[in-house]
Amino acid sequence: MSIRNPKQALYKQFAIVAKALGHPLRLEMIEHLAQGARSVEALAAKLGQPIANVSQHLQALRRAGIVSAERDGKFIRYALADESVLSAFAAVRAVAERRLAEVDRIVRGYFDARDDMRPVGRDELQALMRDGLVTLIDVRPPDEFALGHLPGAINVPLGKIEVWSRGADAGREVVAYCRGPWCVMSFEAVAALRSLGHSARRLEDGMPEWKAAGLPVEMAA
Amino acid sequence: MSIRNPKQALYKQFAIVAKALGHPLRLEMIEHLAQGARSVEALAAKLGQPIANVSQHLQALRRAGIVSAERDGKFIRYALADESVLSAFAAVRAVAERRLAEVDRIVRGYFDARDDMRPVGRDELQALMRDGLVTLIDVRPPDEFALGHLPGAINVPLGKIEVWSRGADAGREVVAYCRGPWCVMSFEAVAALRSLGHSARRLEDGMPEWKAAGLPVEMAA
DNA sequence: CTATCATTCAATCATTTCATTGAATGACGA
DNA sequence: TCGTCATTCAATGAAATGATTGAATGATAG
Repeated sequence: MSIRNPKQALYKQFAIVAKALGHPLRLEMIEHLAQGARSVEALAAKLGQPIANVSQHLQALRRAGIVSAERDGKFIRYALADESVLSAFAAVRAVAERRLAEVDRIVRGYFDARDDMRPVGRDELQALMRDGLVTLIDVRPPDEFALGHLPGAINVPLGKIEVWSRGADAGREVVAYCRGPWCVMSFEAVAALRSLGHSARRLEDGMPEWKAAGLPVEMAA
Repeated sequence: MSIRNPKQALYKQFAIVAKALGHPLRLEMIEHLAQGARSVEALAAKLGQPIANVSQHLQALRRAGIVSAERDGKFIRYALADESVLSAFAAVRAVAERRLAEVDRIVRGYFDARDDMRPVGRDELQALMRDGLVTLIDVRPPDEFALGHLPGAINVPLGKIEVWSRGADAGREVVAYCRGPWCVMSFEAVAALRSLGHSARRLEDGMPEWKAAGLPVEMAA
């Protein structure tokens, strides 16, 4: 069968991969796994989903060759199979961004600070950091920060923004980043900082993209 | 709702795109549309599918922002929305290629000529053509050839390979290409030419990729 | 060897997707 | 304005997918 009709068989294989990407929860799982390997249990906790459900979706991703599984003690650590997965995610996102007005509407509707929402590019950030002009904050939870973060970044989880900002120099610009280009946490961080009188912008994308670009990553001490 | 939970709403939008790519027929449709715009009727004929079915799938692709529709006389011409669609297709294919042993098995199982199946790269082909060392054949149907082909290529549809090869110099190497990197026709052309005593290789991918790389495309006279 | 416990499986029901048929739409061209 | 015809819609049944529950698995740690 696969021998008699290789064309259809190939499309079927490609479709399996695309179909595996075709579910909101699985995409969210991929974004989390892009921060680092996780056990089923840990991932389920991050997502606020029943363990069995997460397990099922992980199986689907595994069948499609999107994630790999490796036993570690009594846990099984799932991780993205390779970098091509992130590229595929990004490519799908690019189609959605360009075509679905919906995406733009969602982001704009959520954050009224429409002006100067223009994000900071990676090159720009590197220059700013080199010159010591900005404070870089990583608004992800501490465990994700510990698995790797941008050089010079300090960890200020979303819930601690307000406390942190009181001790910070209000005249100094802040750049915030989190899990990826559409990760909501950095949007919220920027909105919060601005309402507290700080000058703040987002990095255009997150940790996984930074790492995938071959830029240096710092690990927890 | 989308305002209250932008994260899920965004993932949902991305999932719509991926889901639209998650069907073998739709992927095949995308590959055909990558050759040029087509009416529903023409596309259905190419695919050997009922018109209504093709129409439905086109709607699905349109909803996801993957194809665009434009009326032309009494036909509606569907085309890929933009280049990002091809990138997404390629990215999904890359995941499948790297991870699904199945893909490799299908290709290898179909063509026993295992040795020297190494394809010709785009740069390599340009050098070979510049030096006049190879004959470049486009094995797609004439209508697709007419919509654009590689400079210097001659159109030899699959069914005419044998006739053509009798009039060709058997000592000269042939490079064949068709719709894309996994398009079966160029595999078959190479196999046929080899069994007829010619030296033949495939181009690593097809017309759409050539065009997307910004390389020159020739139109029918 | 055995108890533990992270993970997977199995079974269920609700929901969605898919192919197919034939009828309805609606823009073009005269 | 009207007929034509490419395209879409609507309705059907079959098949696949998704969430949830609780039980089964099976590797580890003691």
